[in-house]
Amino acid sequence: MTGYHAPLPSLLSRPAQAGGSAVSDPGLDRYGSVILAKRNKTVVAQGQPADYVINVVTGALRIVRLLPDGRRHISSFLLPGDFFGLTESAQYTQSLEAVADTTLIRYPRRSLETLLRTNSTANRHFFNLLCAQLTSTQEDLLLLGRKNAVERLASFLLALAERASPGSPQPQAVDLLMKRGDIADYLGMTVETVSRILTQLRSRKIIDLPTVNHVVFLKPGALRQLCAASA
Amino acid sequence: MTGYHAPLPSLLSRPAQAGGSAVSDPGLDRYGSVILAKRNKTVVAQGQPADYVINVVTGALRIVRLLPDGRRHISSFLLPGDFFGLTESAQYTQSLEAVADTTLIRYPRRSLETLLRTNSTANRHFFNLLCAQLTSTQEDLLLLGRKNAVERLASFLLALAERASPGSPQPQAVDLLMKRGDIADYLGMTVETVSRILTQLRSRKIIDLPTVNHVVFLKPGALRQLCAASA
DNA sequence: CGCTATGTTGACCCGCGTCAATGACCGTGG
DNA sequence: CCACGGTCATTGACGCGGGTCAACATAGCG
Repeated sequence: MTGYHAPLPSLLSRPAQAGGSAVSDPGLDRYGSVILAKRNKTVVAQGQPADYVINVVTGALRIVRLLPDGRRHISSFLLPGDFFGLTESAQYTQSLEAVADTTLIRYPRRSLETLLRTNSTANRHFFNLLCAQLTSTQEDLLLLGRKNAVERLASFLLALAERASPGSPQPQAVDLLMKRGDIADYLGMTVETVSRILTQLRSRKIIDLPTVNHVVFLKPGALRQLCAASA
Repeated sequence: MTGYHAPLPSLLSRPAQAGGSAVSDPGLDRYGSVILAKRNKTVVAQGQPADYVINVVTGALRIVRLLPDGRRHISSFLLPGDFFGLTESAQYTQSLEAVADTTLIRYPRRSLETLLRTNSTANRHFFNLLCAQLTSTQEDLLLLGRKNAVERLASFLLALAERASPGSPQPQAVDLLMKRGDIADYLGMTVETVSRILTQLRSRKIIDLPTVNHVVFLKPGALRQLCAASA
């Protein structure tokens, strides 16, 4: 992982997780350091002082929590435009690891706090971002609390497609940037089950798997049925 | 459910979920309506326009989501000081129901937005509130994704105790305001399992259940072991 | 008192985890 | 160019934790 000081075109120049409008903010950008993290590198570790906020520029990352006995859980995947480290706590409660080679910008938390105080547009933007993150985390709670393995996988695939091209009516396909173990730890299951369900969906002609990490939606409607969306 | 217009002593006069400092704000209070909701009353229903933000004054509530086939999930319980309805979406994505008789204050979302724009202390307070809520929801993700039934119940009981008296070193006891079915739907299990695990903990002399909804911690240390806290 | 909602307990079963074997892929070195 | 080793995905056999179904107990409440 390398870090060097550099101003960047603009904070939030990419679509944020909330899908909000872009906010150009040279005032924060000047404090950001660009960080390159290779696949599987830990960008921040659980327990470190939460002194920075991180914005994903390219690549993909996973937010990881570990139980003392080694059980692992992934609370979310981060894609370009997403943020990590918006917390009120003094330490990070979870680790951030690169799923693929990644470009990040790291801002001192102080700079962000200043920005939030002085720039009302940015303030509002981050507020919405947090609200959206909360809503999507609650969606995941429902998924883990009440859905079975097929429903989880269906929901996951559709959510990935939605993030790749927001608002698209009929998703065509998605690339799985992460490996099976990551999917399993995100959905609260095992690699074996993830694999089994994927082949089941393939044999039911609902999806196709031309390569291991490319999923083609053959029957997006059937997938949507399967994910047991909220009433 | 009754609603009448009334100014109140102060917004946030009670400890908020984040445990942040109280914020006196007569500017918002004048817009709040007091609402009394009896046990099992639905205060807001999933799908309604999200025009209000709600602050709990007394009682307890559950935030509920339903799947089309009737499966139910509770994403959290609200206690005095907690807020509901901080969302960027136009509709509520979940219902709010009273677990016990409850007093609430309902603020128009516009008032809150004005407050956030004009009062930087309140802005910061709500920002921290959202961050804390996100962190605690992520904790629940780990619980639902990776913990077994005993660990879930242990975590739940300790979390309840912590909310009842924050920072207390050795929790003594908690009152369960909600019924078994609510606990089950919160922890992603069934009433039967909740019941079985409670009697198991009782027979192991880790807790006692002098009445159905009063839990006494006989061995808080053992409970803490059981909850498999993060490494 | 009896009626209904809620909680407990037991017997059985099934979805998914566990364990193990095999196969596909890929980078490395001879 | 191919042999080799490591990582990752798939598939099968089996077992268990917790869900399901049913009976019973208990507690509010008219």
